[in-house]
Amino acid sequence: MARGKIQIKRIENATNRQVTFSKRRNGLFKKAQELTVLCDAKVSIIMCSSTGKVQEYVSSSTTTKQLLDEYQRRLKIDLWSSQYEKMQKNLKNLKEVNINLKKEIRQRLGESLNDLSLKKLSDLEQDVDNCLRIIRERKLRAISGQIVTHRKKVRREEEENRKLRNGFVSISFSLIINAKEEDQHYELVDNEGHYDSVIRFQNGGPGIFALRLQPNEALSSQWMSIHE
Amino acid sequence: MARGKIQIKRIENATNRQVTFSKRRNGLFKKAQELTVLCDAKVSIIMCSSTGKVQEYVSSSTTTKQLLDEYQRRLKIDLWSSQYEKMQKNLKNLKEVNINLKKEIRQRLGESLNDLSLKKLSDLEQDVDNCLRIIRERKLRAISGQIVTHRKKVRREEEENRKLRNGFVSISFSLIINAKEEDQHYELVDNEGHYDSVIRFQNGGPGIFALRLQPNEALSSQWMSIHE
DNA sequence: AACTATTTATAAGA
DNA sequence: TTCTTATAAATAGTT
Repeated sequence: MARGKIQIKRIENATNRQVTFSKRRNGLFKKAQELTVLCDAKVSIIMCSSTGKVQEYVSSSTTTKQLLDEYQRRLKIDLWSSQYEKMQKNLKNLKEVNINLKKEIRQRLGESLNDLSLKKLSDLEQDVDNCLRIIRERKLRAISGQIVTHRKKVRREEEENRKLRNGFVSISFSLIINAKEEDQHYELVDNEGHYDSVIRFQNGGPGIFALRLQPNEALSSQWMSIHE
Repeated sequence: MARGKIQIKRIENATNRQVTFSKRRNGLFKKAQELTVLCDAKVSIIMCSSTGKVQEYVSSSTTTKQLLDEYQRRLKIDLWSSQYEKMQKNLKNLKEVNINLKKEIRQRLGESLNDLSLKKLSDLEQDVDNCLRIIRERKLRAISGQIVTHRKKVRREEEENRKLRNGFVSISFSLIINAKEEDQHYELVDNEGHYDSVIRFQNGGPGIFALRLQPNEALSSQWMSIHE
């Protein structure tokens, strides 16, 4: 448009094309800006150059999204409805499945049985009866499993008890021996130091002392319970 | 830009503004078209005028949707993701509900019971048992309802039968009387006229004629069955 | 919508 | 790129 008229056709020289693109893009955006102000309009320009660069202009009073939303609203079109469609179908399907599942559950709960034929009612009864049997069997199996587990546990405990008692008796025995050797009425009262949990039975048994070797609560209670 | 410079600010005169909008819109679109061809680019212009009218230009090689999709792809943005979000949340929710419903059904069917505690298993058993009772009761009620209905029907039939038989006998009786009065071996052979359905029993009964008073098929079969 | 004086845009060159 | 500038194009105001 200056220094000679040009033909409106693709500029073959790439540099030239790029320069022209840049100049004319600025011109276009300036014109859009003027139009926006002069005529109180909203304009969005989006450009993709052949090199893949994206350029955009949008009137300062709005955003590209807002303007595109208004555009779709005014033209009563939805450019992306097809992309929603699958989702909407999916949603609809799921809702239907859901309703049916709920209905099935309700019927299994004994509700909403009015619209069932006698045949279906009978089938349902049979089915639920079968399921009840399965669940019952499973429960019994679980219970028997628990009993076995419990028995094993008890046996383990008994075994441990037995061992402990043996150990305890021998320790007690040696203590008694020692005590008798040193003093007939030996008494430990020192509660300090590493072995701070030495306990003396107060009920005046046959001169036996419980010696807690480690400050371990679980063991301790077992030691205590041995005193019979 | 001609006949005097103008300031780039809103044109207050509405007519003037509209005219300017029209002129400059054409100019803008023309420039866009030139840019498209000269620089091998793709351009989309969307305008909303203050009066609410929508105008758009798009390079002939593409569509507004295509260009907007490319625009979003290249800028790695999704202008409408927020609108999907709600739907996606909804979808996710429904799926979850669905899974839970299916699990519940499976458990009621006696499947997937492994991850249930003994307590829950026991509760489930109780529940299914209750439901079975309800369904069973409902079935019995349905059966008894059917029995009652059926009985009523039978009774109605019997009653109707009784009435018909009475009517038949009295009619037959009078026929016999008449026949005996006129002729011991009376025979009706006239099959024309309004009473075209007179039938004579061929089995040589005690001289009884079945008289179908109306040409009614339903009644007819009842009449026929009375002959014992 | 057409005209046209003038402003604006810009192609080519630097 | 940016600046320059001759010239093409756009357009404001008028008809």
